[in-house]
Amino acid sequence: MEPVDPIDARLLQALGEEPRATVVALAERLGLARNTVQARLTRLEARGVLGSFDRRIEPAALGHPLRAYVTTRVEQRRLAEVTTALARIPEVVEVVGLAGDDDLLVQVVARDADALYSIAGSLLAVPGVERTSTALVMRQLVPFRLDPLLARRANSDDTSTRPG
Amino acid sequence: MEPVDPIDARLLQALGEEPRATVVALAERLGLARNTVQARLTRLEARGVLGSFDRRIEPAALGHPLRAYVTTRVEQRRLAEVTTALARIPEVVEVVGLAGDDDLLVQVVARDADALYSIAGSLLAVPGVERTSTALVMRQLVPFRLDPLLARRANSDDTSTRPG
DNA sequence: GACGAGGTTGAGCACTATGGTCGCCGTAGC
DNA sequence: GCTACGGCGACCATAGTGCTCAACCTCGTC
Repeated sequence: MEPVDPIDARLLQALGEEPRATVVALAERLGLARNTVQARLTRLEARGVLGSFDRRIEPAALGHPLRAYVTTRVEQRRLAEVTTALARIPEVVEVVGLAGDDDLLVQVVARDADALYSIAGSLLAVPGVERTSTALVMRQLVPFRLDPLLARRANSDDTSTRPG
Repeated sequence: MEPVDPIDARLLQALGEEPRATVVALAERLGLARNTVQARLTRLEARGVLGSFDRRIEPAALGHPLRAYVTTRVEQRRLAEVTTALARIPEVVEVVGLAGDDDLLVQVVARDADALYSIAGSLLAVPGVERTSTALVMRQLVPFRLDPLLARRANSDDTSTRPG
């Protein structure tokens, strides 16, 4: 994916501070023409820079305040099959494939400890899953954020990938 | 956090399908009065149901296509100090405290493998950090999603927490 | 140096949405 | 029976939208 340029970064920063800001408000704030902001927003969406809206929703607000990471080892050749089965479990909110000892990292949410226990059971019951290890999230110490990276990109002078 | 009611869930579902939908469009779609939708949206934001806008931004679009989970063990009594230090590293996008052998799970993003390597070094260099283990995310098999839970809540008949 | 592609700009257009307030009404709880 | 709350529909003035246009400017290419 092509990285965004500094102007887009500033746009995203502004949106971060005021997600419901209107296009004209953003244009004023950034010192750009309304037209430009509108065009750039459209392009950002089209390029897939913005992920699904779901990512902004707090699972706790859906009655699932518990969050856990389940590291999972699977029979390698049944990986696709396992992925499909995991996707069918509503409480599984994300699955990523890892490099290393564990094959999958499964992020799950649950209503309470009891529910979490049975979800962990559901994971183990999936054919192809060999071993799981559940790590409960007790506290979010640094909430998800991208502003430091946004700020860096907004302040870079050119449009190419610069610092580390 | 108080869970949302089925109407709010349907509202969030609709937003998920069309994040930039106007209030009137949402009202039409849900068969509600515009006034109601507006009031509910305001309440949703006020209640903190919606997290930061950053969560929708794809780190790859910021020039950081690599993502890794770093499990970290720290000197327990220096936890706060360590958290602060980690928060100062731009590539650290989230830190959660875990129950179990590992104390922290640190989500980092990086420009390339080289950058990732030096970020891992930065983590280890934080005073109080005893041991780290980096797991590179190779593929997102199930992208983050909440729609199954939203759908369940949207279809439940009452406003209290129901099924598991 | 001329060329075209692509992005930015300001203007203008008809249409629509916004945020605010109002009174009315049904439901749930006391 | 009363109150609190949420939904409703209506109204208003203001503001934003999505769109098109022609005029730039700055690249990189030929």
